[in-house]
Amino acid sequence: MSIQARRKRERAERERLIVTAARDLLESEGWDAVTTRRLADRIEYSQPVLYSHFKGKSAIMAAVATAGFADLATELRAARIAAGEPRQALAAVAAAYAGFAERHPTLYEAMFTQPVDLPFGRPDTPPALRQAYEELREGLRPFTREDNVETLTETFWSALHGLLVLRRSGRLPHDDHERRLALLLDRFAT
Amino acid sequence: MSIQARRKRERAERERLIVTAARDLLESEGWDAVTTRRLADRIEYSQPVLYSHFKGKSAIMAAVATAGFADLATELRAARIAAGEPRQALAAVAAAYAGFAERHPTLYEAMFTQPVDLPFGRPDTPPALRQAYEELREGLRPFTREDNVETLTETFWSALHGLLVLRRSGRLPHDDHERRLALLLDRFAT
DNA sequence: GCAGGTTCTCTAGCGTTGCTAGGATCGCCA
DNA sequence: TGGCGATCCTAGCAACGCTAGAGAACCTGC
Repeated sequence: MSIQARRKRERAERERLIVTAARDLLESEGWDAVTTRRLADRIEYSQPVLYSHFKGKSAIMAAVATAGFADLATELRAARIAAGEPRQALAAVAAAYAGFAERHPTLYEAMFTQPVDLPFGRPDTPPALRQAYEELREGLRPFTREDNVETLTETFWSALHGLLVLRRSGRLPHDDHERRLALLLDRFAT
Repeated sequence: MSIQARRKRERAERERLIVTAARDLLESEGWDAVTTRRLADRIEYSQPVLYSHFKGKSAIMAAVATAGFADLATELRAARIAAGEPRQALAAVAAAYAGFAERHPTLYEAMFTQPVDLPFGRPDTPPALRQAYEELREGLRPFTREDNVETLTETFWSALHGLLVLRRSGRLPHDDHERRLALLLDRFAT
């Protein structure tokens, strides 16, 4: 029994190793660097080992994204807790969200842009993902008017996301970012 | 002189053929179908011909995107002109924008999501792209408050874009779309 | 302690991708 | 009509995701 337990433990350990290696590679050298060969090299195993853990490369990236959600959720929570008054709290959460996207651009892409096989807004949504969403929602709750909190959250989130991706891809001028964020808050936090 | 003119004309014709073939392929069969081999097959030339017209595949996709901008611009203009009162006009433009994205999802992706080598908001921005942006801006102008029209337009556009891409990638519930659009208009068209 | 069998991992290779070098072929011009 | 450019295609490169099948390592039972 103990032997199987150890093997299982080692396998789980190696799986974590794969995910962190993929994330490292993604964040330090970009999407093109994340190949199954380079990944296998990093973990010092051969390629097929990857496929004994994950169905394919996209499954690995999904795991990377999930890990990112956990980080994002804690950062958002910290920001919301630290701030006081509702409007300031929402501003803090939005700034934390934007800051995360800026500090981890490729990871953010894996989480929110890349087609990834993760259940969003479903019963089986990963806790980390759900929690990140809830931080946003709690930040917005004070500003609900006649409309649904969920709809409000989804719309605000979309706006924030749009600002970030369009800027990152060079479709929005790189400066004026703060002004756009301020305007967004102005329209939603009243 | 006439011979060279004919050759130049034929080359231009073939270039258009490449772009429309790429767009057809993209819209009818998706991203995976757009390979240089299949493209060469469609235009009934060999692969290297593509590279005598474009620097690479991404340059072809940039041309496809540019063609898309022209279509989008005319649709937006038609929508704005047809509507009367400002709020209704903005709603019409937004709906036209969303409709375009829904009817041409992969083309929209090429235009606004895919990393593409096009100058946005620069002096050398393609006219079609500039025009599409201006339609949005004119729709928003009546709702400028203390802030810049450009900032307002950029922010509203981002929100719209965010709603569309997050929905398409399954990150937002597919229904409730209209409600989110309505909420967005509510926050901006006052 | 040692054979048997299971579990694991690596080598090698498949089919496909974007892209390019080099030779062959075509068509224009004198 | 012969020579010369321009044009185009065949063939191939390196890299990709992924997999079959051989081999090594390990635990188990005698």
